[in-house]
Amino acid sequence: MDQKMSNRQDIIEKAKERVIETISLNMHLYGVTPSIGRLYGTLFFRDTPMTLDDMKEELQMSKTSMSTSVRTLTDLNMVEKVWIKGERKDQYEAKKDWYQIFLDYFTNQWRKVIQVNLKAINESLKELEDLASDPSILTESEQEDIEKAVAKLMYSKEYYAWLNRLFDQFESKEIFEFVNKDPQNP
Amino acid sequence: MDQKMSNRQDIIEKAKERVIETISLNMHLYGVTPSIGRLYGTLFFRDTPMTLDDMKEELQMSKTSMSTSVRTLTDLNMVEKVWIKGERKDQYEAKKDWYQIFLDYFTNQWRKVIQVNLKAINESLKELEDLASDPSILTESEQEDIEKAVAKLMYSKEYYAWLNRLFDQFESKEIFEFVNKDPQNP
DNA sequence: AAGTATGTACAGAAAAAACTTTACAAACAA
DNA sequence: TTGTTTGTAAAGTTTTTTCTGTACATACTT
Repeated sequence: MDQKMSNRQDIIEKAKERVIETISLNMHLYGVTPSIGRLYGTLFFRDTPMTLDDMKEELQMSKTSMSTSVRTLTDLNMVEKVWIKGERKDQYEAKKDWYQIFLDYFTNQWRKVIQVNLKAINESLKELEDLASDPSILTESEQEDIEKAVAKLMYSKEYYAWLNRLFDQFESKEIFEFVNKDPQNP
Repeated sequence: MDQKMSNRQDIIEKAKERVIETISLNMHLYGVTPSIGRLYGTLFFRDTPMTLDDMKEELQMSKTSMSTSVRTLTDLNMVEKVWIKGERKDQYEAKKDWYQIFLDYFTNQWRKVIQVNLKAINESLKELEDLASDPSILTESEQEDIEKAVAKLMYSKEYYAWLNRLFDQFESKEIFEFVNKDPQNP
C-alpha cells in the first residue's frame, strides 16, 4: 500500500473518529454509556449494515456486549435490524433521522414518568381531600398542612399537564411549525 | 399524643412520602441519583428551609452526602441558599418553579453538548473539504467516501442549528406561547 | 486569644454498573 | 440425525459511582 494513499485514508478515518468520539461522550443525554454511544456513531458513519461480529471486531469488545448494546439502541429507536438476502447473521444499521430520535426519546421518557408521577399525585390528593372533607376533626395546624400540600400537588398536576401538551406537539410534529427545520423556509 | 391525631398526621405524612418517593425515582431525568431526588422532594414539601443537619436527620444520611447533594441541586438551579436572620447554619430551600427548572436544565445540558459536537464536526468538515479540494489525487472510492461523510456532517450541523433554535425558544419563554401554561387562556 | 460550630476535601468502604467469559438454546447445514 | 453457527442468559470480574468517616479550614462565640 503506497504511503500517500494510507495518509489520505487516515485523514478520512480520523475525521470520522473525532465525531464518533464526541457522539460517544455526549450520548449520556440519551441515557447510554460512551461504549453504546460509540457503537451508534460507528453505525452512523457506515454505509452498509454491520453484524455483531463486525461490531465486536471494530470496537474490540465482546460479542455479548455488542448484543446488549444493539438491543439498547434498538429500544431507543436509534438502530434497526435489516434483512439482507442470503445473509445468515443479523444485520443492523443506524437510524439517521436525528430529529425523530430526539423527539421520540424525550416523549417516551417523559410520558412514562409523567404517568407514574400523576398516579402518585392523584392518590395522595384523594387521601388528603378525604381527610380535609371533615374539617371539624382536624387541628388548625393539620388543616394548614393539608392545604399547603394540596396546593403543591395541584401545581404539579398543572405542570405535568403542560408537559403532556408539549409532548403532544412533539409527537404530532407540530413543533416543526414552531421551530422550522429549515430557517429560510418558515 | 392521642391515637387519632397520630393517625391523621400519619396519613398526611404518607401522602407526602408517596410523592417524594416517585420524584426520587424519576429524577434520573435530571441526571441525579434517587438520594438526591429524595432530598429535593423533601425540600419541596417543606414550608421552611432546612439546614444540612436537618437533612441528615430527616434522610438518615451523612452530613457530607447532604453537603454534596445540596451542591448538586444548587448547580441544577433546583435549590437555593436562603439567608435567615440570626441563623448561623446555612439554610436551603427548594426552588418551586418546575417549568423554569425544566427549561433551564435542558437548555444548559444541550447547549454544552451542541457546542462541543459542532466544534468536532466543523474541524472534521474542514479536513475533509481540504482533502477534497484537489480531487485529482484521490481515488474514486476515496472521493465517494468523503462525499458521504461530508453529507452526514452537514446534516448534523443542520440538526444542531435546529436544536439551538428550539432552545432559544425555551430560553426566551416563547415556548409558552406555543404551549400555554394555562390551556383555558391561550 | 482559646474554644466551638459549621461546611467540605479527601481517603476509603460499600454498592451499582459495565463488561467478559462461559454455557446453552434455537436455527441452520450437511 | 449430527454437527455448526448465531445470539443471548447467567455468573463472574472489573470498573465506576455513591456514600461514609475522618480530618481540617474557616468563621463564629466567649
